[in-house]
Amino acid sequence: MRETIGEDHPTCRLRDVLDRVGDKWSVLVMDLLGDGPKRYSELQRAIAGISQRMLTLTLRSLERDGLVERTVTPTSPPRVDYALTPVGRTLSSQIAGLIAWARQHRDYVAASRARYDAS
Amino acid sequence: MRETIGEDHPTCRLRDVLDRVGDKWSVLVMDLLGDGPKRYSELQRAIAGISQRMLTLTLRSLERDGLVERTVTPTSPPRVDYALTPVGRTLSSQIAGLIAWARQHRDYVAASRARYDAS
DNA sequence: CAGAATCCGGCCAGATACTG
DNA sequence: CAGTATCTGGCCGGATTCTG
Repeated sequence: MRETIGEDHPTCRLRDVLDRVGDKWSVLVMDLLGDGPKRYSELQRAIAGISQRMLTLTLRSLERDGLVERTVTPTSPPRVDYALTPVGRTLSSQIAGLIAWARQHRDYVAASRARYDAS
Repeated sequence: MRETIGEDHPTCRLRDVLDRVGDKWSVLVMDLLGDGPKRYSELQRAIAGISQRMLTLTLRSLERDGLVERTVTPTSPPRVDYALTPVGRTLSSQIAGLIAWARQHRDYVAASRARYDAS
């Protein structure tokens, strides 16, 4: 018997977790961090179009979920590194699979859309 | 050399595909259809809290992307079935991995959040 | 450099009503 | 049953400004 997707759970609803996973910026950040720790500014440069606000919010929520660890080096100017936690790494590899899928099928999807829109 | 995540592509930007993948309702629908074809009303019942509008929009865009096939049986009342396409099945299995991850780590995430919010 | 705070406009999701 | 059409309010995300 499959679990109902919208079902509640004592401590944490399944969908709450999926929402995080499904968040646009989170997916991109997790993928990048899969390559190794990155500084705040590195992430900002690597992710085209993300605003400071959204990068900060995204990193905070990932940290809150125990997927990303934040390390501050109090030099001047300050340096902040972000790295995946062990659990974060397991999610990142799932996401890597998704991104690989997107890369493999982007042309198929584009063609499908073109055909659909034409009719 | 890794591809820049925000980079453009001649026919279809990678992020466009990821946005679809990352869409809350799409993920749930793709997962359900992984079990086999379903009628419109079955999907609506299985996904707690989705509105008619969002279910229809989600199914339309999945169909447009070539991930879901829509079959109308013009009886009275009409019957409409939705099934994954071959490519849709490959995505659905990726998503199944994601959902399995969420299930395995929901407690960890919940605990992390609780600890973060307490401090 | 790595944010925090504030303001604001657009869009999207939900609710509602109607239909072949 | 399986939609379509329309309206509306909330909230999300971008832009801007300021700081240790």
